Amino acid sequence: MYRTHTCGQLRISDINKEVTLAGWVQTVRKFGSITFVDLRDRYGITQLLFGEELNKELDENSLGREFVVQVTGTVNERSNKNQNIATGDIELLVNQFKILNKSAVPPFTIQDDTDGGDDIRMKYRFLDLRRNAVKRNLELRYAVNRSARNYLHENNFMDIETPFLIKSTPEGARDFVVPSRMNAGQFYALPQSPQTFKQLLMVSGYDRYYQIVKCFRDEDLRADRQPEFTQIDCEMAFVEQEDILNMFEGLVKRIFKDVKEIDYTEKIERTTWEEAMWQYGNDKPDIRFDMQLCNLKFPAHTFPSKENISSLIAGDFPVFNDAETVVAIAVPGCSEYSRKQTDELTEWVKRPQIGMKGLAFIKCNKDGTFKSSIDKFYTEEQLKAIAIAANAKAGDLILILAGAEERTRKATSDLRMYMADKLGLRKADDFKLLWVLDFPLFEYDEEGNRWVARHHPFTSPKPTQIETMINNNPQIENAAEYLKHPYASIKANAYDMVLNGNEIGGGSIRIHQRELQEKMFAALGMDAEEQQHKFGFLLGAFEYGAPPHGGIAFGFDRLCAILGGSESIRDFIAFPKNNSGRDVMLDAPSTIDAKQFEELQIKLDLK
RNA sequence: GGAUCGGUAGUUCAGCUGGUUAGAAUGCCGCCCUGUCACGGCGGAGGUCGCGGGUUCGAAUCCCGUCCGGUCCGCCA
Repeated sequence: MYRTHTCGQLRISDINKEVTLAGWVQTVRKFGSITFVDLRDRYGITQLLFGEELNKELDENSLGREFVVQVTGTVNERSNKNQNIATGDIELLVNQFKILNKSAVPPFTIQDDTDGGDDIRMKYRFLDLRRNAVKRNLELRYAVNRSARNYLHENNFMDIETPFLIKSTPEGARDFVVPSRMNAGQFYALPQSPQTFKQLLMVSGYDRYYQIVKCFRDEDLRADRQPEFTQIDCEMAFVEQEDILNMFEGLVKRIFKDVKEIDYTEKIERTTWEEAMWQYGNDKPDIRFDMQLCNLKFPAHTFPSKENISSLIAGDFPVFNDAETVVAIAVPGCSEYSRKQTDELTEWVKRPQIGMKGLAFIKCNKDGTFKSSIDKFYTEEQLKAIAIAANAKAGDLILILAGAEERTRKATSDLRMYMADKLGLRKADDFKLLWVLDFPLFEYDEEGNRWVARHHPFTSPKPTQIETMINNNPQIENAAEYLKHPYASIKANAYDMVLNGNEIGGGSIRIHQRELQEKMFAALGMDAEEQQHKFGFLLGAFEYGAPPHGGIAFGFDRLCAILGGSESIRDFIAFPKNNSGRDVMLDAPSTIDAKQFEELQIKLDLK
């Protein structure tokens, strides 16, 4: 037996017991004839005391950091207790020790605040994983996993595995492909999600399915994007959108309860995609803080239901007059920003990533007066009217961006988030959920001059708009006028769950009739032959009694990162890839042997 | 595909308006230390300044290229 207890287990009640521990040497503190050693395992740290007799033996076996040792001894009450660790009341007076394995000097310190940078930590990830900080993240991940499984199991969902080697259907994200030795010249693809399989399971009658499953997308990465990532993938039959929203509202609340001990009792707020774009310029708004957009000017066809208040900025200011869109936000309590600070904001919006030409501001002074960068063009009365429209109070700073609709709206949204970060309005321990509903069914791809599915091609249109879809030709004569095409206004039975400004889940009610699915494929530019080649199995299945169904998938890594208060998902994945999709520990991807190429009958011809 | 920041001791960084023997902290090694827990004290070793080229009497420092890493835009049905 290697051990009788773990390093996190012993308490004052264990005094005088003879125990054996095994673990890693965290630190060695030598005091002449006695030595303290902190012994660490997954469960905690126990202080070892080597007395006079053993000290000599210890000297001959110089004990280094991260050595694996087994020690036997008596549990003693400490004379100086350490309140910072769970085992701080006791120590183990060692009477026997054995080095189970030596360790090279680790390249960085295995401590909560390590001295190692990301690069070196990833290269030695197996050492990094010994650190408490990373361990806590993986524990949280496991807690979320258990919570989700419990909830789904209790609600009759069945975990069914789906294949990883599937057919490439290059719609949307790029596939990772895998060559087939037994079918030379042919390739599998790794699934971007088990989408079609879970729909087939609905046809098969498994009316509640889930899987916590790896998905693969060969696209460029970000702090919150990995080439292989995990989804909580769910699908239900005989449901309407409302059923799904309720079921998965329950799932997320359960996770909050189990993992964070948060009672998220209020109903999750809901908004539509159009409303989110109007109020926040963003389809995944962070609603923990206000600062809503004030639309001073906007293209009428984009927000047909909205009142036009462009008269407020009527005047001689050419920038506003020439702009398609003018949007303002009122930043609370920033009216006393210095010239330097407003200049800094201007520089920020001019960065290529934001791409605005400039930034106008109105300082709503505490004495009720206004001072602005556009004083020359507007009267105090006009500034006041804009301030009222923007919901600005005395002491606020109004920031105004003007330009092309899409870019300006996005830039204002980015600026809103930037200012909120600056003002500390985005607290990691404050959680606010939001459903965003009624996404557009289609998006227009100007490059390819065609419609693409915004969510995916299996998403059903709103029932009232099925006619619009069927009765109109998807063809577009003039690309610039695509917004006027009937397809641009078709909304989908699709929904996203947003947490603190992050999309944590998304799904839809699916199409379950062959005819409508064919029409959808056709709208996306697929002729009958291509449809049959790529999705014949699904169209065929729909002929054999496909029930109405829909589902949702949650980004598991991202959800864990947010619950853990982190921007980056890498610390919540045991062995993540870097920014370029490389595993720096394995040094993968790598070349393969000539023999492997030969077996696959593949010859490299790199450009 | 693009923007931007970084690469100097095992590690984290400073030095960068050209000129020193390239520093600090920590880690590592040695000696001392019976109550530490970020132990302490004394001493020591440790560098192809990512790589290649250029400018210059002289380059860690300036310029060009390249590789690697971070963040972002595009991309992510």
